[in-house]
Amino acid sequence: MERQDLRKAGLKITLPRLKVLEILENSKQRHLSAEDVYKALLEMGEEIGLATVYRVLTQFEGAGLVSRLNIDGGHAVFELDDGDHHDHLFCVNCNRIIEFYDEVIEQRQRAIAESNGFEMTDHSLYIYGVCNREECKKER
Amino acid sequence: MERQDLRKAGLKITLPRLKVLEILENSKQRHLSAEDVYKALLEMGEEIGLATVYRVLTQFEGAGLVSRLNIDGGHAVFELDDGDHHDHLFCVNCNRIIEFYDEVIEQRQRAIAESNGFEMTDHSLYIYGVCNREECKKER
DNA sequence: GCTGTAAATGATAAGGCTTTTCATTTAGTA
DNA sequence: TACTAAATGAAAAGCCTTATCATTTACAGC
Repeated sequence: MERQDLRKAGLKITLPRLKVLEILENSKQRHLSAEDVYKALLEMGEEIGLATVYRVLTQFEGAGLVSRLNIDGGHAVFELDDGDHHDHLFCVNCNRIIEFYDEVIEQRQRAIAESNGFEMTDHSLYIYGVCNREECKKER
Repeated sequence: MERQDLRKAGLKITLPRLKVLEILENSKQRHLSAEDVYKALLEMGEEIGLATVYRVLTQFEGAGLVSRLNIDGGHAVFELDDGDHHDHLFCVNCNRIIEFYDEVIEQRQRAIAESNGFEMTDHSLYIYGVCNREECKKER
């Protein structure tokens, strides 16, 4: 992810934007809430307001640099958009997120949209469950 | 849906609960927000507090009488749970909701959960798009 | 480099939806 | 019919997110 990507999106190259990108790229977790990003910035010593974090993430989403996930009922989570679409498995115990892509499901979705007269613009698929970590399996 | 269903769920049979059930069963639209239910109650002349509506719907969900949908970013929507699982097509223009069920997708989801070591507890699939109403097609 | 202007930021307030609180009322049992 | 736990209503509080607005900053043009 480069300064160029910001330019292309018509966004000025500002310290908050560069730092948010940096967090998204270098964080151990690929999926971060706005709050997560905000805290990571604080840990880096960057005093960037939470409102700015929300704004920047929303702009990045608009620019296609970032995707926003809406986990059931909860808050939004962001991930870098590397161009390949995928869906998510979500561990209801440890909140771990695993990505997957399934062409069969994709095709069926397109077929369903079409047969109902829908022009599909987007879709979201979340599989919720308990993952295979020992701590989580115990909870089953 | 009967008084018995409330009893089984360990819920006392109260006027608010009966009236909320009545709305869910008799409403023209199958999918209602808490606010929708609240307004429908007012129209019936029942002065039931919004907090009660939220509480009752949440209890009904816990009892398996009702399902809660989380449309992207927006508010929750409730529908009677008649026992058959289905997913939803959502018109981003007129908010119409269409239900569908696809066994191929269901199977693939189970397979994906399994191959990732997940014990699936639930899943949610929303297809967003523009439906085939004239007013909506114009927006395309 | 400097300047000007539109864009970006930060702090705070406001918003929308939902849950909590707590005093009052009610269902259902003894 | 009386009692007790559960349910209700009104209002406040919560949570996440967006809007407001005065101040600061990026960057195009001189």
